[in-house]
Amino acid sequence: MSGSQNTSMTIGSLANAAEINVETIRYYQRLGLMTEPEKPLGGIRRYNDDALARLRFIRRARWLGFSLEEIGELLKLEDGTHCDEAKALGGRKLGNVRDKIRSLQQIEGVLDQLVEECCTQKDNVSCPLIASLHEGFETVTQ
Amino acid sequence: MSGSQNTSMTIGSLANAAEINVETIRYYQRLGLMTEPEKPLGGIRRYNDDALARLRFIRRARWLGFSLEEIGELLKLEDGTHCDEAKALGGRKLGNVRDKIRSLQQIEGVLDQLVEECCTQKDNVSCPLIASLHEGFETVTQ
DNA sequence: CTTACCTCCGTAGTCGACTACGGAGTCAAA
DNA sequence: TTTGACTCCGTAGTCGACTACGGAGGTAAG
Repeated sequence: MSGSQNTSMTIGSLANAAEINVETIRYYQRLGLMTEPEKPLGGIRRYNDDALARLRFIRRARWLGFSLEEIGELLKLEDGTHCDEAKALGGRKLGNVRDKIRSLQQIEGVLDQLVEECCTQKDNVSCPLIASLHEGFETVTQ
Repeated sequence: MSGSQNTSMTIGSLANAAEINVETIRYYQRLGLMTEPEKPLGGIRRYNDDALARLRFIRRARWLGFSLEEIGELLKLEDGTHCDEAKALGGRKLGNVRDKIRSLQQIEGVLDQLVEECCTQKDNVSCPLIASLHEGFETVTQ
């Protein structure tokens, strides 16, 4: 779609572009979340936009509460691997994501209401945030 | 709505009900996320359903990627505190939550498509998950 | 009133996710 | 060709969020 410019960065400029620490990139490489490009015989490794996109994805997924291990699983879905396996995993992750969306939407509704009503009604003692969560939620973890 | 039963638990049964460790509850108390109920003179503290609801909320918020500090801020909104302040904070948090929802919905769309198309089309080499995230996203942190 | 199982509380350990450090090598501009 | 900034890589430190430990005391069943 939009042309892929800026191919071939050093790890430093990559880190800069992704707004993370160089060491963090190396760390992700050690964990296998990023592949280390070939080093040209006593030279310096070069990174392209795919690496940048991958880093941004990792950052966002982290921000959304996924562990690096989970992110690794999500990223495995990329590598046109074994279809059935990927499909199953994808399905599970999808459920996971939808649970998170539902939870966030609940919180959204409550926060929205809270911001709306805040100064309007004075004698609202109890907490809508918590009250609205009284209806139990499945033990969603993982 | 539904009657509040099971008031007055020990910390052990509270932990049990919330499916977390006793030590974690104490930890939250130390951080000020939970208040420690009065100890009846050489006796044992008792907890009610509010404490349970609060714990469940904390757990869910953690799962959604909020730090304990952020959760503390969210919980402050409860304590009928200074309206304007709460309103501002609530507004900010609301934006935060909506960003998360949008991000998750993007991931949801991609995962859904991936699970759908997985085995259908063979020669799909590149990664939709990552590809779909090529369109930059604001630096959303905090 | 003993026994088993809690609570209480302070301190210390663990684990995931970074982040820093240091010395040797590389590259580009002046 | 020197200088300054950066890469490489292994190891070690930090930080947030728990989790464990241990000894003194409470509590309830038999």
